[in-house]
Amino acid sequence: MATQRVPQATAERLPLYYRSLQRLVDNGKTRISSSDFGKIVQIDSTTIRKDFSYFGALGRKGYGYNTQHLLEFLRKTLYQDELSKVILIGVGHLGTALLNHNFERNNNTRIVRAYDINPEKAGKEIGGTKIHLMDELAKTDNSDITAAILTVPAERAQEAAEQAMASGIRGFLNFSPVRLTLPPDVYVRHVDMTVELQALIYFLNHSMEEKQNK
Amino acid sequence: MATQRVPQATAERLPLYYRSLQRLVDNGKTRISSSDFGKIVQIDSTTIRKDFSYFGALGRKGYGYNTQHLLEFLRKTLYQDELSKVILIGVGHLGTALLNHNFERNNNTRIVRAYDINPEKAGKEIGGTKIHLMDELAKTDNSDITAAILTVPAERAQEAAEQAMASGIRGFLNFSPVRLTLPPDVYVRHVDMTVELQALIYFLNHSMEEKQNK
DNA sequence: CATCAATTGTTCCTATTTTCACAATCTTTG
DNA sequence: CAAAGATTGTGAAAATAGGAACAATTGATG
Repeated sequence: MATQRVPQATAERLPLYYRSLQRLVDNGKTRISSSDFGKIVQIDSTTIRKDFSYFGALGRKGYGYNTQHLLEFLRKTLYQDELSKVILIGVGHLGTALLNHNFERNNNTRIVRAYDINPEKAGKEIGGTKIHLMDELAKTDNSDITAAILTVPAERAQEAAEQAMASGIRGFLNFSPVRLTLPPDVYVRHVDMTVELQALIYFLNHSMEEKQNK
Repeated sequence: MATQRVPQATAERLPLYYRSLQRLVDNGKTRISSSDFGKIVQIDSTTIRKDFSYFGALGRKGYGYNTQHLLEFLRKTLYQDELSKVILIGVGHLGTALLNHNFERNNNTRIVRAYDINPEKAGKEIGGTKIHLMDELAKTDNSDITAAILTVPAERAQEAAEQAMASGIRGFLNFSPVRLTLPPDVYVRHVDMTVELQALIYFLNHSMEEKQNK
């Protein structure tokens, strides 16, 4: 396998490709060209072909890509053929929503436990997931857990992450706006709606200004 | 004002800078160097200085940046000195969480109305925000609304966006995984937890493999 | 089964983003 | 108030990402 190093930008697009392909296969589509697929995911067809090419020749010239085949390839590449267990820390409004949602059907990820600092919430269940008291976290063996979803207030994010690390967790999806200080072998990704909305507002206003200057 | 064009990557970092500075000012810090700030936001200090430099000289050599001054500058640049009104479409689990949260205190963005297709939800209030029936959306004049938050199922996202557009909305924060087909003067940003989690899982597994090969 | 149309995989080029390196200049201190 | 130390702003280099162009090759067609 002459699998070159896959660029970060490519890797970050794979989940979108996977999702969109799932939908195509569900709708009975058996083949797709990079340019048709590009229209769906709104990415240039050259970029798509190059992305796939890092993994070898997945398509056929003059034909395009077999959706089923491509989907299976992506499923393996994204480790979606095995169940990924995650825990959730912080059962506030957002945490509750994620528990109720718990990563829809054809996605092989499950929140298996939740933790909260509030004793009133501990012991209860939301969406079939049991809530434990925060103190139990560090005592649990979580070495089979892929990642922790952090939906705690900003002030408590660092502390919560450290407790999760102590239990063996090496990946975080951080919904709080603070940047966590963690060892280099720990991987963190951020989701921040406030930041996204502010960026949106910035671009909206600035594209308007540009137009006025023309 | 020799304000060059601000690179997209820079613009996308501004909200993070703004948030982090808010926290510094709240804690009484009056000055900060680019390298100390870089540690907080986990961005190289050179990148920070260059980001700020697109807006002119905001710092003082040998001193660093005045946090209060910088915060005020960013507030204006991000249009946070005026209230941005947004609407929310789709009052499911996630939509409900966002309504209850409604963009914390020192953030000048408010969800002013919500819409849902379900007649049972219409008329009710969540977090002080009234829910309207979806049909009313296209009939409302929303030209004073900056953006719409889309928290509807994937199948309904395109349709919902079009109705919002008909009422005058030009910006979207799309929580559904589908890419919207909209005119070029409409701006869309995506937030997708499933995608983020899959990317996280990918990077976790692949950094492990890399280490094994050494 | 020869021709035409379609479409990939890939090379080369361009644009964007990040990082390095350092002169300029401000602050602090004795 | 002079010297030492700190830190910015920026030009140039390096790294990363995106896109145009096209040969190679496959599928479809009569």
